[in-house]
Amino acid sequence: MNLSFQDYISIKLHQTDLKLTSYVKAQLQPYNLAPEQNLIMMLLWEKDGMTQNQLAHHLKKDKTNIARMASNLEKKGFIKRNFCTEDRRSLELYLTEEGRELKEQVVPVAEAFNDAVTEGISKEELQELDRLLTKMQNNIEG
Amino acid sequence: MNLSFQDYISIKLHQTDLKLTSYVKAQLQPYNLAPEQNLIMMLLWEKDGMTQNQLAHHLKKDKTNIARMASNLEKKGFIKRNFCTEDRRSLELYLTEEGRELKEQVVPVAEAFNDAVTEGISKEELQELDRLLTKMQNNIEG
DNA sequence: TTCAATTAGTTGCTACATCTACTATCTGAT
DNA sequence: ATCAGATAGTAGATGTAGCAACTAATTGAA
Repeated sequence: MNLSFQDYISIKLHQTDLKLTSYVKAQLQPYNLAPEQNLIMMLLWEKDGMTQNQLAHHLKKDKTNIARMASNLEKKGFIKRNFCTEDRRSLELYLTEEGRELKEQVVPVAEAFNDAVTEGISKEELQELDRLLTKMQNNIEG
Repeated sequence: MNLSFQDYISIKLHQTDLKLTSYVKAQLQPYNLAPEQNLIMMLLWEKDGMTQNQLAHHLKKDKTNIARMASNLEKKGFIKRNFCTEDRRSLELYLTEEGRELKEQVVPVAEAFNDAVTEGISKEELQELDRLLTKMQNNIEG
């Protein structure tokens, strides 16, 4: 059948993801937050004191990634990392005052981003999109 | 409204993209091709002798990226880079014999990947998915 | 209780992705 | 003909993404 380049849905998906990521990156730049760093912050704003391991599970990411992003967030002064007393291998992440204050600024940006992306797309269409993405993920499991 | 984490369609999109990319990466590993390197090869299999600049346009990627990936492909022996005679700034990419032979092996892998991803998804659903992705991209233009 | 297996985190490696700044070349207006 | 501005490519920097190999701490079974 000889598919041409544009026919691969995964390529379209990838390009869309890159475009959205680069857009949100620009939106977050003024707050000195990178997109994935922001995801960690969003989880911490909901629940302080999670360990890196827990974050890795929530975000479905490699622990290596989380470690480096957490380290960067600490350097930026948004979080502190303390060794857990019950399990001295684990690092718990706590918001600093600066990190806590960031929430008021960044959450509206995230919601505005979501509104912009989904503009003119109905709830049903979003559900259908979610369903198809889930299906594609399941298709390549195992 | 306070969206929770899973409600952002862009996060789902990102996670799906990562999953697909890591899957295709594993599929291509035996051929010593990374996913994005493979995209360059696919274009060259269609049309030999494109410049890095043309590839960047086709793939909608930064020229820096293309330069580095092309350099890697050259190191692997799949392509040769020759300065264009009409415009000595431009580098034209040509397949080596090894790169040309790779096509027979890799194209079936790419099509099998696409088949796996889209299994159980109808043509209409794929069109709808494509339409929604396009809409999301357009939503954040300008 | 003690030692092997497991677990949390880090370091090093490869591969994107994109920005800025740079070199070399080309083009066009004067 | 010449020089300013545009263009193709490279180098360096930052931020993902995930694998392999490592350390340190914990756990569980003999």
